[in-house]
Amino acid sequence: MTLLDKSKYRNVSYLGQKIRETREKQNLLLRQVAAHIEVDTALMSKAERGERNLNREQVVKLAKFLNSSEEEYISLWLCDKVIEAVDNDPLATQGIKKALTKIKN
Amino acid sequence: MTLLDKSKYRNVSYLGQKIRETREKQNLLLRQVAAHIEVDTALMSKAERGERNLNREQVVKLAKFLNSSEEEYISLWLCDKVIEAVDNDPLATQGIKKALTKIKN
DNA sequence: AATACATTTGACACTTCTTGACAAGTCAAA
DNA sequence: TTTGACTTGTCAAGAAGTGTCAAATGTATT
Repeated sequence: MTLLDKSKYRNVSYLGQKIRETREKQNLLLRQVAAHIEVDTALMSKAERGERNLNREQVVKLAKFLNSSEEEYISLWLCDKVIEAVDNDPLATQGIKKALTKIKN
Repeated sequence: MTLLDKSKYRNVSYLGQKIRETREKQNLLLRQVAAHIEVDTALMSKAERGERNLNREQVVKLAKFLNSSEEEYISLWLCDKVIEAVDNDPLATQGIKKALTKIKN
């Protein structure tokens, strides 16, 4: 892995941020949340910092466990995927807009 | 590959459609276009039908070769990536909208 | 029908990415 | 300094992506 690729790990995940925020408000430990969705604590840590992705099922479980809106969590999860897909392309905004238009039809 | 996965190959790529359309209008052969971006004809065929993805560089070359708008081609290319990222999630639209909002800031 | 050429398809080797798991590391509080 | 929470790096296995080829299919034209 090159030095540049390192930046990948500084990427922030909107879902991850939300999860961490919510978890801390409820005074839950990473370990507890991780156990609930049956993943390693390390993976949970990475997920909150956007270094690893969760799957849909895990996100749903998490939303329930944290008494949060499943819809919001899934939206954020998709949002992260979209942002990752367009990366930092100069035309990112246009691409996303186009996708929105196409998907509506 | 399961039967269900087959559906993947029925996916249409917006960029692919545009390329095919443009190529045919100019009476160019797959082979010619493929040669220009230095890929196998088979890959070009797949790209036009959305079975394989091109990379950014290839898309740019293609736009130039087909006297088309590079901006439009890249937008379509990103659009395809976005759509692929959200797959067919019921909350796809919301996820994309959220991404658009976040990216603007 | 037979030919010629364009396109599609499936298979393949190869590379790169992803995943889950583990161990060792940092850090702060007691 | 010990404890507990979190982070980091690494690994192996599997999945997914890439480019290429040969064979199959389609499509005019003669």
